Amino acid sequence: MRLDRFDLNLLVAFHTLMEERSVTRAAERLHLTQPAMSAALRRLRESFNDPLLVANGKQMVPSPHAEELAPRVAEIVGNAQALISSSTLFDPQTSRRHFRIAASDYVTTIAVQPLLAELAQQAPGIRCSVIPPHPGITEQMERGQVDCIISPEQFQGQGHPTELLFEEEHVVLGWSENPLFAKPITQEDYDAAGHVVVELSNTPAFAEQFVRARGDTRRIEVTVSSFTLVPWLLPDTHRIALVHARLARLFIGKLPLAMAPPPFPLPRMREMIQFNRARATDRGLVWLREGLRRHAGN
Amino acid sequence: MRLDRFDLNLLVAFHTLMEERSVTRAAERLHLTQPAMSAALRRLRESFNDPLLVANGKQMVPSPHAEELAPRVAEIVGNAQALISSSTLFDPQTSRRHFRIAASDYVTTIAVQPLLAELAQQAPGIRCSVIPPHPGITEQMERGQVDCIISPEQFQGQGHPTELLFEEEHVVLGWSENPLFAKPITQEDYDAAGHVVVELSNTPAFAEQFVRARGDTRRIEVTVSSFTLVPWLLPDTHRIALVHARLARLFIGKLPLAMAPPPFPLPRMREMIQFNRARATDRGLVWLREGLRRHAGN
DNA sequence: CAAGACGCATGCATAAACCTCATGACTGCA
DNA sequence: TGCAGTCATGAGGTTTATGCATGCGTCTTG
Repeated sequence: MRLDRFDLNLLVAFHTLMEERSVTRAAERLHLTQPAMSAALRRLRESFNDPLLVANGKQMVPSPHAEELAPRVAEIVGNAQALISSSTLFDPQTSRRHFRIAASDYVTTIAVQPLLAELAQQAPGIRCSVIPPHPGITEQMERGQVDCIISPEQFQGQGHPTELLFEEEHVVLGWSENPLFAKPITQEDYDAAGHVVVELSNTPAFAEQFVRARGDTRRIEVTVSSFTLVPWLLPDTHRIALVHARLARLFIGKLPLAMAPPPFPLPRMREMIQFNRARATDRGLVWLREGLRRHAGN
Repeated sequence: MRLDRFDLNLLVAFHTLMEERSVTRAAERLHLTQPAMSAALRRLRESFNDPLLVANGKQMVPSPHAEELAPRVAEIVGNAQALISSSTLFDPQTSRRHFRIAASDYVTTIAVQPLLAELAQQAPGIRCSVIPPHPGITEQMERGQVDCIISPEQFQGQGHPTELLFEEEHVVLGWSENPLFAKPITQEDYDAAGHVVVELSNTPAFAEQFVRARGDTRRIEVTVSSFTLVPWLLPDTHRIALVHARLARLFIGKLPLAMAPPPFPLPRMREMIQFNRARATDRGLVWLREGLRRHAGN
């Protein structure tokens, strides 16, 4: 069942070794022991009749032949990965898959965290990394380094399928003792108050972009690059912030906070999940999307 | 070292099963026993959670899911095959490879047969099939069903690398008692004689095409579709034939035959070997080409 | 219709390949 | 110099191959 006595599984080992440039780390990624990966490298060296990776001090350096092979192997392994993950059953109970999700800390709190809590029992072997979205994240997804990107509709790249995860409204959040919240907040109240706003990698957040488009006379007193940090900055001050309704509801009761409708209309934010078109039928990703949608439902 | 616990070698089994549609034949092609292939099919069925191939009377019929998978698997296996065969050593002594060569019976006699004789000792595990060239053979090569095509330069398709194997001259061959061979053959002698000619799948052979282009007044008494048959048709008759010099030399001494230069100039025939461009560096094919060239040298 | 041929699936004993665990050898760094 | 980190190597257990036997279904044939 071999192609010219060559074990195709060795291609997976080679691919991982070339990415990690370390026997130990490659072994970890494939859930193997280090000696097993070392033996795999030995078999690869015999098969290809080339050292492939040579120890140079603390680093493993690819040989020229390995460099030539790498992209071709990457293609084969990528195709096989796509084929297998879209055609074989995905069993959360036994899967040891590692998901990589690009999402803001807000989405992580609202959608990813509850899923992870559920996973602890239902899918004990699954690992999950969350990385912040940034310009160039789409390319990273295309290279297969990220499984999906969760962001508001406006921030999504083109060329890959995208699904609605949930819709979100915004509210004004502030200290519960702030007299502003005694009666409905007016535009004048809003403009006169000190504000906490969020910018992620120099890009104003969804709500921020709309407020600024209206013409901005607010005093921005604090700028942070985290949504979940905002509620902590409001108690004992007269500052207010325009935050996601789900986030506000989560923190009210835990911190001395009050919320109110904003004095101006704001479009509903549509939080989307985008994934590589080549992975549209990946059973694991289908399961992940389903789980995220379920937890973000409310 | 597995991709999501999936044994990539099973893809080779699947690919072969889909091509052969028979557990027994697929097992033979992969040098496996029938029970081993049956077990592989069982593992494939478990992995893909689909029957894949179901026995319908005497035939194995692919399921819809198998039909979807087939082309993707074929691509992966093809890429892997190309990668491996171009990067791993080819050892004739231990290889169990099966070469498929498209060549006329003339080329088989001159170049393939001596190589096969050598192979009996040097490469006991190698198998070799020779099939006749025919229209559409290039497509067969592109699908990977044929390793190389040996034919005169004029008959070679486009788009794939082609190398000179050897050059060949033509001579007039006839019965050794035929008075024609007592002195140089003239054009009149030639035109007046009865002829044996070769046509392969309704295409006149190389020499035949040139003779006909000159304007043809010969009496064609016998047409056959085999070059090596021609010498057997000449003794005890006054028929003559325009045959490859190597073939003439091979038969003279074994049969009562005589040869003479043709009474008109004939271009040298350039016998070429063509192979799929994707396999240009296939170490096995490189070895095969080298061997053929060595034996056809004279 | 009965008998035989053929092909897929399965069981069992044995051998090979591969994995884990434990350990050794080497490099770089404090 | 000693320690941490990394790769390689040797002793035992699981998967998967082989060879052989066999059951079961279907198609063919006398």
